[in-house]
Amino acid sequence: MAGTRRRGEELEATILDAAWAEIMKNGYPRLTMEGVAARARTGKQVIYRRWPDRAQLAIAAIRHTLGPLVSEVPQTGSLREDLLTVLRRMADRGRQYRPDLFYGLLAEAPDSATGFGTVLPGVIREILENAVARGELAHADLPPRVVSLPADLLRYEGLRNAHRWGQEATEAEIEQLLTEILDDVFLPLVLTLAGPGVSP
Amino acid sequence: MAGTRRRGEELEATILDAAWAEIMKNGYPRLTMEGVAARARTGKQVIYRRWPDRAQLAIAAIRHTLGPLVSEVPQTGSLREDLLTVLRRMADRGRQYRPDLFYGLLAEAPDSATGFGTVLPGVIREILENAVARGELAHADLPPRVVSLPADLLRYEGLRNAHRWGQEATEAEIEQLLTEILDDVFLPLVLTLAGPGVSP
DNA sequence: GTTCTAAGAGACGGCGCGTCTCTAACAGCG
DNA sequence: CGCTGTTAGAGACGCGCCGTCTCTTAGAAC
Repeated sequence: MAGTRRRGEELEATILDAAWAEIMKNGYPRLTMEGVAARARTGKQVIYRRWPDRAQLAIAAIRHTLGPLVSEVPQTGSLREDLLTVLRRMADRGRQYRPDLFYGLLAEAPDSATGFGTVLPGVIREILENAVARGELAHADLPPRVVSLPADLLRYEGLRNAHRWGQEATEAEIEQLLTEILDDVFLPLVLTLAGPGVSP
Repeated sequence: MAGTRRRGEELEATILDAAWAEIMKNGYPRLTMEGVAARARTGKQVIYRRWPDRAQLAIAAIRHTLGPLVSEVPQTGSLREDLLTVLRRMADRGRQYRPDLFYGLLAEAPDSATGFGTVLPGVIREILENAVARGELAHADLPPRVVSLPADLLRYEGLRNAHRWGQEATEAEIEQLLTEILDDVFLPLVLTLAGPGVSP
């Protein structure tokens, strides 16, 4: 009983699970090292040995419980459908967080948190190139700001309304948001700049 | 000497000035009620009597030191110039904050902080209507998401890169950002949806 | 078996929280 | 002008968590 000490991966996983549980239970603002240590039945020192502060701990916990955002680029055969798929995936993930988590991380570890939004634009670029290959677009030579537009808008909306997300009844609300981003903004813009028959 | 007690407006102003000074000196994360009380040479109770927590205090301090964002809608005679003026104003203001201020407020008082971005879309709508009156646009019947697009993008960029703003050498960087928002995204989109000769 | 790393547990001083208490300055009222 | 009620100014208080440090001992390495 007393003679069972966890080590390495096992211990690490226990701590990260405990940290995630604490975040989900109390929210990030009330995430305390002492609380995590108690829940994982270990000492604070063991945690401090691995992560310098609660922000890094939280980031590690996120990466540990939720895997990578996109495993592969969707190929539905339609530009709009491809984009919708990937945005939906991002929105779904956004709803797994407690609202205050993002805010706290941005406040306490801006540099580490900045790396979060770097995946999606690359994926979107690929989706656009696939659309070119199918003939849906004339070219994919778009300004970076345009390419990252849908991800930026979605993330911005998530930041602004995070405290309302995650509640019930927002399923349809989010679907509407995605539709607006694509149909009101992104697709009209992309079709203007690179629709079939538009030279680069 | 000892016989001089401040009251009402005077006292309030002193406290808010002190709070702002503390924010600018230590940053929002290290804004403490005790620090503000000490700097304003008053008691904590005096502060708690007026503001329930440091988030509300900070918001009051912001409103006290920086006035309203836009006093009047610009009328330069050109849509692009009007928009640029108002975005520039917003960006300038953004640089007055310490980076972490926004994050902290979003984390601790999301509801109060949400009210922040409600002014600009109204202004932009007016600018668009002026452009219609001059014949630059066919109509101003655009989806709300489109109207708030430039403000959203600018604010998002501010959130993401707040920790880099406020440093030196970003003057040109910001000008470039504004140009991209307008020339790569907003103006092409608006001209597509409501350029001269486009029916509603 | 011996050695050495690190887990588990807790003590420690420090800081800021939010509440409470006390006093005396001063505004309002007669 | 004096009385009264409010509240500024100042500090003490218990609490929770910080980050560091100490100590014992499990168990990996050799």
